Parts: sequence; structure tokens; C-alpha cells
Amino acid sequence: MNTENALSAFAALSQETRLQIFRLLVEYGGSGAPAGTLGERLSVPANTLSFHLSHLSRAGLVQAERRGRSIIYRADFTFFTALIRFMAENCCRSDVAQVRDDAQSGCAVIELAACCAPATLTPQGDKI
Amino acid sequence: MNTENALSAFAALSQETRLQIFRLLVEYGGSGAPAGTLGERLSVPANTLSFHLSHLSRAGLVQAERRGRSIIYRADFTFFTALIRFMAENCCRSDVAQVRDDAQSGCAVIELAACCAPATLTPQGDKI
DNA sequence: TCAATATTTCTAGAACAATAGAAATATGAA
DNA sequence: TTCATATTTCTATTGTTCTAGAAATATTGA
Repeated sequence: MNTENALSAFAALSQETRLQIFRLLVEYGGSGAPAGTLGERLSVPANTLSFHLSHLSRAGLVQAERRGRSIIYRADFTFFTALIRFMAENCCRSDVAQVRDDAQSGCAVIELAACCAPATLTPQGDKI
Repeated sequence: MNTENALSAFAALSQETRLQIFRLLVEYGGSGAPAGTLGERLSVPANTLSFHLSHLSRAGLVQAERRGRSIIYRADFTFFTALIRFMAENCCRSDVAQVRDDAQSGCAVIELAACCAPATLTPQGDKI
């Protein structure tokens, strides 16, 4: 995950229909759902849906796989958690959102401070 | 944090200059920085910067406070961590990103699963 | 009061994104 | 083959966002 990836992911998620599509795909989990089902559930015409799905796909948030006549879309959870991690690590402060890898479980753990007002620091990182 | 907040936050963060501004404000932490300093550091004309700052402000990502002739901008860390939390809780799965409140430290803790492929579930939540 | 500084608001043009009809493509089934 | 189904691509239109010049506003200091 880099800045460019994050920018296009934010752009993809900033549109109401696309955020709905993504959240619906999250519900469907690893099995995913065909485009038609998504369009039906969200009442979006097939061509408009296709436009948004390709946007999500280009951004890396979803994966597509043809199965017969249908194309199955899946939320890419690896990408999405990488985005969350990028936000905590690269768009925040370690005293507000601390990221560590838990070797035992293999999980990445993000601790969000209770009190989110960070210490006052100079841009050079010196505490005042 | 609700869907509407998240949508406008994503829109605000999806523009390169605005993401740069936000990350620069993160560096300045609780003391923030005046608009002029940001514009100078990013080589963005004052009026263009003002447009982006008001976008970030409307979205809730930054706070503004006049101090003399300058207006000091600060990243809103409370809002930003709420956004991260919203993403984990409302745009992901509990088997991929689990959120819990640690009563002892007062922190919210997000555990990102090592293996991000979730179980295959029906939209009704039944495991297959 | 006047000038200087910091920032915003107004404005208009250029670039980009969203929508949906129509046509095209890919697949499977008769 | 031919037809039906699922989805995408093409196209045009409409709406939105970005940029930066010019003018306006707010604050301070002389």
C-alpha cells in the first residue's frame, strides 16, 4: 500500500453507490456475488453498476472472476486491511494510533488512544 | 461517525493536495499550523489551499482557529480515529478486523487478521 | 485612519466523474 | 447454429471538482 493506492481507494469509497457495493460484497464474504445480484439488490442498472465495479476493481478493493455467464465480485479484504493499516501508520501519529505486529497470533494490532489529542510537537518531532 | 461522514471524509482524502495537507498537519500535531505555512511548504497558492482546507474542514478532518491574522489549522485526530474505527466495524468483517474496547487502557483495539480471506458466508451470515 | 499581512470568497474556465441508453461481447443451453 | 442471459463498452449528456486570478474581508501595527 502506497499513497497512490490509498488515493484511488479513497476515491473509490467516496461515492455512495460504490461504498454500498463494497459493503454489500463484504456481507457476501469470500464467496462473493455476481454483478447481477448486486445490481438487483441495490437497484442500479447493469451498465452503471459495471462502471462502479470497474472503478472499485481498478482501485484494488474488489476482485473479479468469471464463472459461466456471470462475473463474481469479491471484496479484497487483504487490500482493505492494508488501507486501514496505511491510514494508522502514515496518516496519523504513533501516540494516537499505534500499530504493532503480534508475532504469536500473526495479527496486526492497531491501538487507538482513548484521548486523541496528541502532544504538541514541532514538525521536527520535538515535544514542546 | 456515520456513512455520510465517512463518504465526505473519503472524498476529502481522495485528492492528492488534500491528503498532503492532512499528513502535514498530522506532523504539526496538536499545535497545528497556519494556512500560510502549509501553502508555503506545499507550494500551493493561498486561494487554492483555502479551497482544500475548507473541504477538509467541512468533512471534519481538520479544525480551524483564528489566531491574530493567521488561521491555525489542526488535524482532528478524534475524527480520524473514528473513521478508521468505522471502516473496521462497518466496512469489514469481524473475522478480518475485530474491534474491541480495552477497558483498562481506554484504547480501542483493532485486530487485523493475518490471513485476510474470510470464511465463505451467505449474505444472511450462515457459514458454508 | 491608513497600510501591510493573512486568508477567504467570487468567478470562470478546464478537467473529470456519474448516469443511462444503445450496441457489443462472452458464455451456455436448445 | 441460434437464442437467451450476463455483463461490458461506447456514447452523449449532465453535473461536479479543481485551479488560480481578482476582489473582498479580517486583523494588526504605524
